[in-house]
Amino acid sequence: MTDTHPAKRPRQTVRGSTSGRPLMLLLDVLGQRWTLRVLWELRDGRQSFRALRERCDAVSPTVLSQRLKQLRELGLIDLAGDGYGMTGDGAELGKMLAQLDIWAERWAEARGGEASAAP
Amino acid sequence: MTDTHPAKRPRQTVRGSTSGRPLMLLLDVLGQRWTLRVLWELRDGRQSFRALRERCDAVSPTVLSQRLKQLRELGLIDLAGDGYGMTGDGAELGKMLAQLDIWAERWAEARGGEASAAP
DNA sequence: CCTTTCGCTACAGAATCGATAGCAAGACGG
DNA sequence: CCGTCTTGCTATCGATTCTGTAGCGAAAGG
Repeated sequence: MTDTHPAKRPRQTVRGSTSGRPLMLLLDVLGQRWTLRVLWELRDGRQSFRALRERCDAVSPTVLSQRLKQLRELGLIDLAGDGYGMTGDGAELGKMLAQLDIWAERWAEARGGEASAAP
Repeated sequence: MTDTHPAKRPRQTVRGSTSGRPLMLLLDVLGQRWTLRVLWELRDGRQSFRALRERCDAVSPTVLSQRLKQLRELGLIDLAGDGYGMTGDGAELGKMLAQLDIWAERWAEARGGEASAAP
């Protein structure tokens, strides 16, 4: 599976950073396709693997599986009989995403159609 | 250059989402390697391309260039005589990252060494 | 037994990223 | 004008990652 993320704990060196700063690990994991989206889609409550997959615009199960594994290892989500769901920590991250969502809406509102250049 | 992100305005369809929701565009862009990191490294003030590159653990200029271009198109950063820097919007995003940093530190503190499994 | 649903893996082709080299433009100094 | 130094940035190509499809083994229900 060529796991590029054998790491589990927050304080550890990751690709592109040996500072050991927890944020770097987070930036590294979140800076992968679908990670942020998965967290976002999990806000509404627990989801089965397949349901989650649908919500995420039919991500390939390969990647979804990888992301869920990483997020579980980081203790942000967990898997139970009723599918995947957020842990306490994960929920806190989710709140930040909610905040980001609000900001994004206002941001889009503000700059409306005045985008840069229209090819 | 095979630009996968010809889009500029917040309200637009992106890979993996046609909802038109600004957040989706954001998640899509931020969910690329180095994007979050670049924003983070720009908090300390304006940086030249090369300085920024060094800070980001010597990213390849190819990717850095792409990211900077996208972020500029989104109006989050700008380029002037003294290098790259954040715009008003970018700074707001930066604040969220600062918040994330704080959270990450406490998170790491809390779960300390009790990570899951050590190969 | 048969069917459905579950989480998840295999595999191959497509897209993205990474490392290195180098270019064109502007600013210096001589 | 010449050489050099720094700037932002592109070319190229091999390595990594993502996508799309098919399908497995286990569990649940009829």
